[in-house]
Amino acid sequence: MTGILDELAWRGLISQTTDEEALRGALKAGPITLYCGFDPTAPSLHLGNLMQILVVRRFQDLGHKPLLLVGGATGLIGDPRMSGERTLNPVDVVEEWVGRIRAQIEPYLKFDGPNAAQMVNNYDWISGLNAISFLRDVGKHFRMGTMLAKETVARRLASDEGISYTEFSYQVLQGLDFLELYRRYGCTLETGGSDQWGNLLAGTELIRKAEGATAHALATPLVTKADGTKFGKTEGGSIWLDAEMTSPYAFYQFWVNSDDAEVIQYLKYFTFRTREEVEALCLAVAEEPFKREAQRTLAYDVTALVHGAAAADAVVAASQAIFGRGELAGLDAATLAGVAQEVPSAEITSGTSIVDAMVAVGLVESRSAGRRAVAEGGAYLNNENVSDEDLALGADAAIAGGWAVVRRGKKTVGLVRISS
RNA sequence: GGCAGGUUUCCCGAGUGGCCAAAGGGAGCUGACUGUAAAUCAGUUGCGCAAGCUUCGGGGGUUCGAAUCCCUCACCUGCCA
Repeated sequence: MTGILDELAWRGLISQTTDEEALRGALKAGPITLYCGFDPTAPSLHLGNLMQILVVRRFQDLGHKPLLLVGGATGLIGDPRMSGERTLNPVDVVEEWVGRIRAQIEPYLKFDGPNAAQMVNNYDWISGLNAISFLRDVGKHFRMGTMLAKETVARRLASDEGISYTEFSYQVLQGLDFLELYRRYGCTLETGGSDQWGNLLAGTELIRKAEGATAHALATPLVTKADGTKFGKTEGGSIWLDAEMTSPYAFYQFWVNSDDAEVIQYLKYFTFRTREEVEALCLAVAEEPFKREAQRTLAYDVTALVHGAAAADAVVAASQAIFGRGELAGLDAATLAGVAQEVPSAEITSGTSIVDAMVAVGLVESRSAGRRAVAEGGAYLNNENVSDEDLALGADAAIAGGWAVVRRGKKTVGLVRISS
C-alpha cells in the first residue's frame, strides 16, 4: 500500500508534486483514487502517453484505484501549446478518436478486483454545462493573475501568434475535471507530464476553493534524449501505439536503437524490470556495450507490452534475420515470408532495376532519391553494395522463395518478391 | 471598420526583375569510424535517365523574362476604433 512514491522515485518518474509529505501521508492512510487524462488529439496514443498509462498502472499494482479520463470535451477545445494555436478538430473525428484511445488504454489496466480501473469521459459533465453556471460556479474560482502566469499562456501571449480565448480556457476545464472526479469518486490525485503541471494545479486549487479539501498532483518528467532532440520521434514522425500507424517492427527498432546514455532511463520508465535487473543491465552497458543487452531487453519488453509477446518474438526473429551476422543465403523461404510481415515488401517483375525496386518497397520516395542512394553507396541487394543504378533484379537475385532483400543505408530494409 | 507588417523549398530564415530549384542555419539521408549507440569528419536533400518540368499563400496582370513589380482574394500578427 505504501511505497508507490518510492517506486516512482527510483524510476525517476517524479518531477514534482504538490506537498509531498501530505501526499505521502494520504497514500499511507490507505488506497486512494487517482486519475490521469488523455485528450483525443490523434487517432492513436504515443509513447509519451504510454509512460503516463504505466505510471497509473504502477499505482494500481500497489493497490490504488485509477480513473482513466478520455477528454471527449477537452479534446474539442485544445490544450495550449508553446508552438502555437491548434486547429480545432471536427466533432465527429474527435468522437471517433475517443473510442480508439479508450480501447487503446484498456489493455494496460485491470478492470476487476477491489481497485478496478474505470474509464471516464469529461464530455459527460462538460457538454451539459451552460455558460451561466460555468461562469458563476466555476469561473469565479479562477483568478486571472494565476491563469495568465501559467507558463504556456504567458509564452503564447508574448508570442507573435498570441492565444485564443478558447485555448486560454482550457485550464479551467481540466481543473473542473479534477473537481468533478473528486465529487463523484473521491479522487484525490492527478498525475500527468510535467508539461501539464499548470493544468494539474488548476484542479487542486479548484478543489480547495470549491470544496475546502486537499487534493494532490504528481508530475512526471518530460522524457528527454541526450542530444536534446525530441523523444519518441523518428524520420516517419511519432512512434504510435497503434500497430497500423507504427508497425511492431518499427516500434521494436525504435527501442533497440536507443542511445547508451538513455537506455537505462527508458528501462525504468517503460518496463516493469526490477531495480536489481535494471542495475545489472546498467552494468552490462558499461562493460559490454557492443552486446546491446539493455537495448534488446528494453525493445523486447516494451514491444511485448504494447503488441503482445507473439508479435515481439516475430519482430525479434525478423530483426535477427536482417541484422544478424549470419549470411542471408542461409535463410529459408518461411523465415523470409515472416520477415516480410514485419518490414515493407513489394512484388516486382523479373528485370526490375534496383532503383525501381527501392521505390516499389518504399525505401526511397522517388527514383531520383533512389539513384542518389546508389550514387552515395547506400544501396544494397542481399547485403551486397550496389554501385550500378541500372542493375536488374532477375530470378538469380532471389535467395529463397523468390525473395530478395533490398536495403538502403544501414537500417532501412525491405523485401521484394521477384516474379517472372 | 481603419492603419501597418507578414505568408519562401521539411523547419527557421535570406532573396526585391534575369547569374534562383532559390544563400545560410537547423533537421533528415548516405558514407567513413563502430556496437543496428553517441561524438566526429565528408557528401547529400523538388521531379525527371535526359532535354526539361513543377515550386516561393490562391487567382489575375505587366514584362522577352517575376519568388521579386501591379491588381485582387484568403489567412496570420500588431496598433487604433
